Amino acid sequence: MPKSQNMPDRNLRILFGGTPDFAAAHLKHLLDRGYNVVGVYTQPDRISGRGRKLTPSPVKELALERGLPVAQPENFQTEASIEEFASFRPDLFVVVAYGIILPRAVLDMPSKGCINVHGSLLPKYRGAAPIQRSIFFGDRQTGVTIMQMNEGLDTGDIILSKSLEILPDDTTESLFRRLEPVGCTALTEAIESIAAGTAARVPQNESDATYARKITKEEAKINFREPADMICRRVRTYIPWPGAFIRVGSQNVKILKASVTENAMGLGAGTVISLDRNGIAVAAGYNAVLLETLQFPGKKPASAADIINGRRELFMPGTVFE
RNA sequence: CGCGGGGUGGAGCAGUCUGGUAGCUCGUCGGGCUCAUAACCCGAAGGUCGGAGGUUCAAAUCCUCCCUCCGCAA
Repeated sequence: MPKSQNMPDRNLRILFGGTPDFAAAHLKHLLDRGYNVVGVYTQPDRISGRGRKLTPSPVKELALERGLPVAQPENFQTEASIEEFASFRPDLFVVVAYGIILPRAVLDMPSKGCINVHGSLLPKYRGAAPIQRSIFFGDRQTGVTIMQMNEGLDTGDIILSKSLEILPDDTTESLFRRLEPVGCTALTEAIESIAAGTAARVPQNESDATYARKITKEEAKINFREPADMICRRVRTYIPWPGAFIRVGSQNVKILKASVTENAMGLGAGTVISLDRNGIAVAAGYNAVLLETLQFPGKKPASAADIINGRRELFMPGTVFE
């Protein structure tokens, strides 16, 4: 452990900006390490969840727990929001999945600038869903990049990056979890190098840049004409949201776990080949998909064995899903 | 007041509308068959039907309230 990890620069006035759990993990890491976080930015409370209650972001909850001042402007277009930002007298703005565009007035204000924790090895997967897309495209490696923010979309100079192997069973959910500690470590390392004035600044190679389109609900519906491995990657991509699903009767049934099996028996895409405790084998465009864990609306996730016991008739061999 | 589904022996479901002996597929236990088995045959145990009231001769089933799990939508 380098000495810098144990001796954070407490003089640096850090502002933190972030919204979801992934961001909260980074804030917690900074606080636990004793960094001087002088304020927290997060998106305004949103109506969400069952019952449509106004819900604070995970970052806000943590900030309040730790007694930190919280600011939740809708954006930074107004004079007042810029003044408020200035009032924190930040030396460094650390941004992790904040979800709000920062104008030049904000980018230029902290003496050490604004840095961002991004869930990919930039310049690959700039944009909204880098972690999801790394699974979607079947990558075997991903990582976290700390960059100096500029006005572009994830186009800033790279301070450092750390890579991580993607496991065959990784889902968006599990990869987020495993990427958190990587991001946290990278973040504190970057902050130390910035404080010491030794931070690298490597421009991104534009020709290697790709964009990670955000996930939509529409793409989560399984199309069995796709190759089985693509379908399985989709299943892992859409966990926990929005959940890959198939149409069974009039219901949308989520697929939580699926694997590729080689023999499609020459059956048309979407046709149930067999049904046993291991899973429901369905022919795909190439190979077949073994559906192992499914979830009916209003119900808890169920294994293929459970399906056989209670809803076998819905998945009898020969049944065809659209 | 966003919409909606569910809580029935260890598991997944049916039964609730049209009150009246709690069923199905598994699992478990015992026995049998077999070289053997996640296969098959025979038998057994195991449920005050989420909780509290109410209606009724009688409530899993009808009414009221509560607890709890989940899907949609955001």
